[in-house]
Amino acid sequence: MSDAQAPIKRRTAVKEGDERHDAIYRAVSDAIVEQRLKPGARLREDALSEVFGISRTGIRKILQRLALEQLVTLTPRRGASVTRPTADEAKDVFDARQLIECGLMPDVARRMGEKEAAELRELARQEREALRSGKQSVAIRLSADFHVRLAQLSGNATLAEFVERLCSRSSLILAVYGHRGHLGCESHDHDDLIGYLEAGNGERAKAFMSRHLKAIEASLSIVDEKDEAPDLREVFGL
Amino acid sequence: MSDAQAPIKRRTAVKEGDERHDAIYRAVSDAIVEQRLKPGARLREDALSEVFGISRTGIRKILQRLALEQLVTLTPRRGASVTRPTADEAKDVFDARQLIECGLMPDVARRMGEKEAAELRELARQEREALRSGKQSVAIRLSADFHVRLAQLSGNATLAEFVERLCSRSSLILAVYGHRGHLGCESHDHDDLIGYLEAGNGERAKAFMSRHLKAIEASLSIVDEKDEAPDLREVFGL
DNA sequence: ACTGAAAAAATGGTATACAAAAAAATGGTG
DNA sequence: CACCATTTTTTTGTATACCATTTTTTCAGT
Repeated sequence: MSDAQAPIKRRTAVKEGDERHDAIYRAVSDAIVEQRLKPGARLREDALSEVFGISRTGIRKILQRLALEQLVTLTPRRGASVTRPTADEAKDVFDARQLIECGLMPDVARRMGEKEAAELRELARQEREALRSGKQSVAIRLSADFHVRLAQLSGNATLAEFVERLCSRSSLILAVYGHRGHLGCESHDHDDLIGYLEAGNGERAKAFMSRHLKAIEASLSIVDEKDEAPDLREVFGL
Repeated sequence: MSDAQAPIKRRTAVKEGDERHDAIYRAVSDAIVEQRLKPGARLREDALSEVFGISRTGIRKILQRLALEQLVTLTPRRGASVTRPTADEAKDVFDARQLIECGLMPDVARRMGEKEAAELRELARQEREALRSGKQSVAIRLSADFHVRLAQLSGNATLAEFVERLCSRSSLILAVYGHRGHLGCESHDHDDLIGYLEAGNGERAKAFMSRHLKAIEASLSIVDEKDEAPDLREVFGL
């Protein structure tokens, strides 16, 4: 056993570097989820590597990961850009959320304790607070966080990860198809939901979540807006 | 729905310009799913780069991707190895399959036509054939293919992708916890399922799929076998 | 035979080079 | 002035090399 002495204050330590990448990944991911990087925005490798002070190789790795999560789209020889979900994808994502998140509610209700409920209430409170003080970006992320945390409470890490991905993509969908000023989730919906879960009423929570998600989806104006190549002839009625 | 049409195999968010890398990715992925690379097997970068004739950079990219799909595990400073699923993960995966695959059956039944049924029957036939001629590896993959194709027929590409990941991981789970000679799926189960779907009986198909998955899970002997660091004190009752 | 030090190999990250492709700039022409 | 073709510049995608750190293996010494 080799003696690992504490005072390792290496500047470019390995562990630090590893976490650095993760931090950058999170920074980009958050920026996308919070819609500070809007769908369609190009993400050039050089620019990112300069901004974050890591090599292009590292940036590339991060972009790969984001692409796998479908937050960015990699077009061969054209690089990365923030994904602009299609109407079909939006439908798929919300259908998937219906199936998974609703299906998880009974499990969540079963495992919901005081501590968990308190944590969720805190998240809901922060979300309301952010919304009230005009920090829409933060509110969007907190709303996603709420749904993800809920899924995690089901105890199924795999499904929770799926929900995480679906929520991230939902942010993109809201950015493209949502109305300005109308954030996906109604502010007190989440609190109501916690109530049902705390009461152990899984079926009730399930039904509520279903309506909740339907409401979000209904608030979108999903109209396959401008394709890459709009038919000008048609546009101008010629 | 988005794109769940004929082109069976993989659909990645990443449209990889270079087909070579994608082919290698598939080669490794298939080898893992077919259990030619067994859980725990180490995947050294140099070895892979030599075998496939591409640079270590490319190999790393592929390993990254496989790691995100949880087919390989990247341990810091120790490199990549084929993932050995834990008992908990196995449970999560099968619970997730219950929720998603069963939930998809009504949609699949609704969209099932003659062509689709014929294609599924062909897959089921190939699977039986492979099993009969002792090609267990091929049968395993074909079985996974069947479930994935089924999910794709639901029309929800997002959920189909989830199912794809779950099926790949299921192969690993079978490799670790399955009994030799007993492949996950009963050979005529799949044919029965097609029958229900073709008859448009979504609920029946759903129930059948549920039993089908339960049967697979039940055939496993999930016993948290020897961890890396067994507690010797406990082992010897001290 | 076992422990511990030295050597070798492997990983994780970066930088650099370069071909190929795309985007931008340029310039000629009607 | 607008439009098209060509050239220049960027940018991507991959390979190669380098280095620090860590793991693994080898090898010695008691």
